[in-house]
Amino acid sequence: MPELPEVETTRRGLAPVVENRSIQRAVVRHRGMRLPVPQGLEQRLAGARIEALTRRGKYLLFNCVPAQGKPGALIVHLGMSGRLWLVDSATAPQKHDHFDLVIDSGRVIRLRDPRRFGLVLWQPGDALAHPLLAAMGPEPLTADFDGPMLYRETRPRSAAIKLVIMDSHVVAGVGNIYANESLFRAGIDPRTPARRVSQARCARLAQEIKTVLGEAIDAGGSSLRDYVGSDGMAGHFQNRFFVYGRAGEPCMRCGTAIRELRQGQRATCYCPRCQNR
DNA sequence: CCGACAACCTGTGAGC
DNA sequence: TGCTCACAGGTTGTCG
Repeated sequence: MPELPEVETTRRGLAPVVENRSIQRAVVRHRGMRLPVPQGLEQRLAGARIEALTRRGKYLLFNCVPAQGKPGALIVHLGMSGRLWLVDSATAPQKHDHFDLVIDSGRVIRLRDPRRFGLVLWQPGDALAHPLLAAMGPEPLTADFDGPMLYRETRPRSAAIKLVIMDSHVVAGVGNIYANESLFRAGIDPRTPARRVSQARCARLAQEIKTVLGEAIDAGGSSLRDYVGSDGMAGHFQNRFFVYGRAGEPCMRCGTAIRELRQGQRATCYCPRCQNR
């Protein structure tokens, strides 16, 4: 469900609720996430103060100072089906509600993740030192990701450009929806070998990735199936997709039928007329 | 290094 | 209604 804009929307919704507050207790109901939720996490978090809620790619980082022990970060990833939202302390947990953070204000941050592809981890010290985060490429919305950087990264790569921009080692947080949408906006065929995308088109693509992610964040993310923000409100960027989920429908720019194919076991949607190699 | 594929797990919708 | 199958926002790991 969540790509970078949905994770950022969640972060913005939760930050004012958790920053500079303490965790009263943490509740783990199911440790079987993509990786096991660490034993002892509840004890570590009880009484910890949350200094900041930040994001790296699609990872949410609760930077904590525990009551005892050294500072560290609670790392949460929402996987495919996770969502993190605020509930009232009286709200009974449901089937797939695997984790709660009870804040001293009495508010509860609840993780629901039916598929359990998500993660709940603890990293001592700087969260960015965690192996899953350390090897990540730049944030797409900051200045260290730009056309020249993308051009450099794509030179040695023969893989399709769509697979390359979805590779978190190249740039963090570009998932299937926004990869499709940014390639449409940039007018690039998703199958183009990365090394054959020109300097000018790399610049355009980097810009379109920033633009589409920014617009999606401003729209509160995309609500597919049951995604809602931390406040329970649905995002509405899904109404502004040009190609994702529109196979067979007319291109909004030229009217040609949008096509769908598979790349890396993921659906790729594109306009055969507006997007070229 | 690359691509193809499987794996993790559950829910949903389409087709029969 | 109910069964089976394909597929879904992500990521890692293996194999040839």
